[in-house]
Amino acid sequence: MITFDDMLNEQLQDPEFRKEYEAIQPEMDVIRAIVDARISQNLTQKELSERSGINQADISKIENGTRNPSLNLLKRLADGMGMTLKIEFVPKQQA
Amino acid sequence: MITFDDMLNEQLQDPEFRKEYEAIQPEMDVIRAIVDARISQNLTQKELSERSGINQADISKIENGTRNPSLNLLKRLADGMGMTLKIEFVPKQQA
DNA sequence: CTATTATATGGCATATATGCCATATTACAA
DNA sequence: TTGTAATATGGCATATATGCCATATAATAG
Repeated sequence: MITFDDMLNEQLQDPEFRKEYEAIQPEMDVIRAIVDARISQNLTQKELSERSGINQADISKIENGTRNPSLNLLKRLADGMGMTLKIEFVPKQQA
Repeated sequence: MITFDDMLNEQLQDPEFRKEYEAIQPEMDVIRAIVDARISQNLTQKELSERSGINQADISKIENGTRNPSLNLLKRLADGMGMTLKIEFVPKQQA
């Protein structure tokens, strides 16, 4: 059966779609950002593990929110995905 | 004497300017993002310390790159500034 | 100059992230 | 079903982030 998430993940591999998807999600959770990035690169946790040097088990935990990664860890993850990490502080609400 | 940084910091308090400044800085360092956000809110480290519950000394260390903060810490900082934390993974280079 | 505010630095105890292993669970294909 | 890949979970040692204090240095104002 094809789930909503399946479709979403597939679509996320399209850079255009991904960009727009994230644009309308300013509060999108960090976790989702990580998963999205990995999926968009068509990587499994194991593959990302090999490329980043971070254990698959730990990637899983991060993606499930059971870990609280440091900036360095996130950068290493980004690196493993051929990406760079960007963080922003966005004002909470428009006046 | 008025330095470049003085001017930059002053200008960063203008939301419009800040937005554009950051737009042309996709690789802008996390550290700079934190400082910019604080300055844009016209806060001192001490004030941010009071609002976020994070020690001024530690804010200084973070802003100087001598600490490697976790996601939670960054979120608490964002909160103290009335902002939300947003992270992105951006592809390293265009093909 | 002196005072005051802002930021930086060092140290240290304790909480927690990290890294790694084994294994369980889930998803998927033959 | 059975096999295989993908992801999740639990545990544990060790490295490191966090929190806090005191104080140093830098910047600013009077």
